[in-house]
Amino acid sequence: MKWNDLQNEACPVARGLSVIGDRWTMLVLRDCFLGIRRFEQIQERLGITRHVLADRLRKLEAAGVLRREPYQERPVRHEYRLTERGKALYPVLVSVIEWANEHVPPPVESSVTLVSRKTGTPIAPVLTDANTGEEITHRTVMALRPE
Amino acid sequence: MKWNDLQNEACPVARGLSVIGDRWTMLVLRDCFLGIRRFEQIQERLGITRHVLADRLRKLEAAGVLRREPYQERPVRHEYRLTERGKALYPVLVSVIEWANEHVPPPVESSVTLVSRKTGTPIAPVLTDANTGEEITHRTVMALRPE
DNA sequence: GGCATAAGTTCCTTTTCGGAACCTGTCAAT
DNA sequence: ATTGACAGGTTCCGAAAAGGAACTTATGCC
Repeated sequence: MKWNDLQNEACPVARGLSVIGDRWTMLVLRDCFLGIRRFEQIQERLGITRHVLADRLRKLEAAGVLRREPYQERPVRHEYRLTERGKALYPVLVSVIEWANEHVPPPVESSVTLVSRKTGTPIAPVLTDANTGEEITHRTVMALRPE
Repeated sequence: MKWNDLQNEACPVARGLSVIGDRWTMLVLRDCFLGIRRFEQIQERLGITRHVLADRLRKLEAAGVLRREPYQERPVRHEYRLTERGKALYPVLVSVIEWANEHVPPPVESSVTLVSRKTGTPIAPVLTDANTGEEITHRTVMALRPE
């Protein structure tokens, strides 16, 4: 199977990764969540080549994760903003942060933590079931594919 | 910047993705969570080339996400199992599933849902703060990098 | 001896990536 | 009027990674 055939799979993991499973994509989206919106800024912060960045932005726009909109005329310049579909990726980003903070040690003591905007106190992200409030782990949950 | 320099970044997103941000890696791990442990089975299910699969399994073992252990002697054969560090990736996988189920429509009506192992009822995964129980969104949380 | 199995490895072609230079509109200064 | 700067790309080329198929190794079974 080729990577591009992935979007036609029944498995939601495969379909999700066909959009965000790419090498640079989630890093681009991280910058978008931080309020970075412009090509030049993203390119410089990430060190990604302009060629690849242009390609990723195109694909993310096509997937409805980002939208491209003008912020000035003469000359017309565009910036990239998260759509609702893009903002819905926040839990994925937070899960990666939480896992990396716990399991991929930083090179120096320089970790980044999540804090509440209101209180400024650290956040401890846990995935729970909205119905019961119980924590979701691989032991409590299973996948079901309707036939 | 090259992809391989990513693991030395201060940002936990970059460090996390240096392990799991690869094209096939999360799909391999999906199979591991489903109990698939052997090279041949993973290769056939994913349609990944043997070459790339061998490489990914090596890297995942080196990262401490999978461990390789013999399940028979003569000839000695190994299988791959999730370590604790690997199992800790379950929230990432679930977040991707949830996002794809909501935002990346399946080609036919063939979605996969998550259900409780105990009760069999559907799960609604939400990322919450273990301290307060409140839902985590990009509006309620911000990243803090200690200087 | 011949075949099957599991887990790779090797070889070769195709695709993607990294790096640098170039292009396009517009304004502002020389 | 020419030159330079800025922003958002595009083009070109060599390098790295992925796709595809065949081959290897160790062992047991017929």
